Amino acid sequence: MYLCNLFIYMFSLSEENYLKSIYHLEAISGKGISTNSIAKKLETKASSVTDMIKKLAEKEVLVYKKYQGVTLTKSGRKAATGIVRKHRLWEVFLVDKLNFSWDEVHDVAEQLEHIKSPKLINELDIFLGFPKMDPHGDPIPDKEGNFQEIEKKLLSTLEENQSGICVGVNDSSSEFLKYLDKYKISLGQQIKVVSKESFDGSLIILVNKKEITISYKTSNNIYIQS
Amino acid sequence: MYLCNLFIYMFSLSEENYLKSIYHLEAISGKGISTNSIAKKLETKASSVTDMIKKLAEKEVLVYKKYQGVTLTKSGRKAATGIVRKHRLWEVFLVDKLNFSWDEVHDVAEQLEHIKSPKLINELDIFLGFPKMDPHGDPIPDKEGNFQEIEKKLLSTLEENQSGICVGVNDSSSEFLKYLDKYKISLGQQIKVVSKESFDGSLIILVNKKEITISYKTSNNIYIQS
DNA sequence: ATAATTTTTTAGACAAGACTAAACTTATTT
DNA sequence: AAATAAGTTTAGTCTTGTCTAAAAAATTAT
Repeated sequence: MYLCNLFIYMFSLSEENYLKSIYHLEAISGKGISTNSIAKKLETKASSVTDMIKKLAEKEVLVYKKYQGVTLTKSGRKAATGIVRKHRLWEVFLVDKLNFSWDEVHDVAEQLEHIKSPKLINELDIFLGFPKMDPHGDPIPDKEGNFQEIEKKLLSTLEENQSGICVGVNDSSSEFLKYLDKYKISLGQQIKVVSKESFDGSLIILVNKKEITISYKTSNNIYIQS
Repeated sequence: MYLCNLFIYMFSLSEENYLKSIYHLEAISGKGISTNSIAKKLETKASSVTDMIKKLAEKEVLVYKKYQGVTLTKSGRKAATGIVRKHRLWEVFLVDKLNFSWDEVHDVAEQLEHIKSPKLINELDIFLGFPKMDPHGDPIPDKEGNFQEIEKKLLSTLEENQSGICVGVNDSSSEFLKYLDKYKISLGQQIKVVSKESFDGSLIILVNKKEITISYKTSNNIYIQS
């Protein structure tokens, strides 16, 4: 029990950010995360990354072999999901309780995710009613780090006349989310593909009984459940 | 407006802790806060304090003259009350919404007070119903840093047969608060002085129809409103 | 008023985390 | 297979905030 608490307080703010980034990178590109990709994600330099991953390898939260990239260990992944859990629970809090909109939560949650207090996050979870999704449709890990990913596909993969419900976004930037707001695209919104332009991949979609045209890039950042 | 936001993000975690400590020290001992007293409060060394106050003097949040101690400027006091406001609002949140007891909130609030987001703290204030007091009876500054101190005196200053209501504590340590819990002494609790022992200043008090004996030190850490 | 003590400051060092520039590996071309 | 390019690591530097030890100033005691 005491050991467990020591463990929780084991990482610096910087270390936590590395763990989280590596975790997200593994989620999209599998094992063996490159130094450069981490540097890009964290907006830092490759040399800084090398320094830090050596340190994290010492702590046995990841496996590192020179020039081979890194892979999280079990304990590294546990730590990372803990941070993701905190980030997403705080996002729910901000939207549900403090009137933040989905494009305003990211930067604040980025700070709140580093608050160290097991009781705080468990009580927050209770207070919010054990939410399973954050305001962008991303799943919230439970205490053990487990979560179920819902079935979803990119809007860009739908064919003409197919329709579904918006269940998530692939880009949580404030800029993109504000753009979606403008066209009343939000989680739970029904979307039907009216037509697809083959030469540039743009779509005409039906949202709220209105037809709007969106680019391929946009359609590639919206998740749909059929 | 833009300048104002820059201002809000101007201080490092360490700088904020210095500002807060100096603010609290000024509240009890007036102007000209000594290097040593700051060092004691922050559990650091006097030489570290000298370094930091030079830096803060550069930023014009305090006035510093070698060997003369420091005094907060108007902008320094504004920054400090901003941090105190955040600390106390978070304490209310933890107790009112997340089932923390008054002895558990301090360490977590100490972290939360450094989260930088004007919207967050204003919305939190609204969400909590604009509380005027934190769970220890300390006043919560408004956006401008203003607050009204309530009339109160130390339990140790009451005479035999005088009584009043507990409205605050002078020591917010978990240890002391748990001790008070044991004897059911909480904010709003009626307390009557039954007798005073002149040789050591200990008191017999009536709480909840029960007589209990407390030391002078204890009575000197409880605030009473008559 | 001088000596002793306490407080404060300076000087120099250190750890964390980041950076630049250069060296070294691996991957890709030709 | 050698040449080039791309990615990674090393070496050395910088900043922030801390520390110890020694010097200097202020305070207290004799």
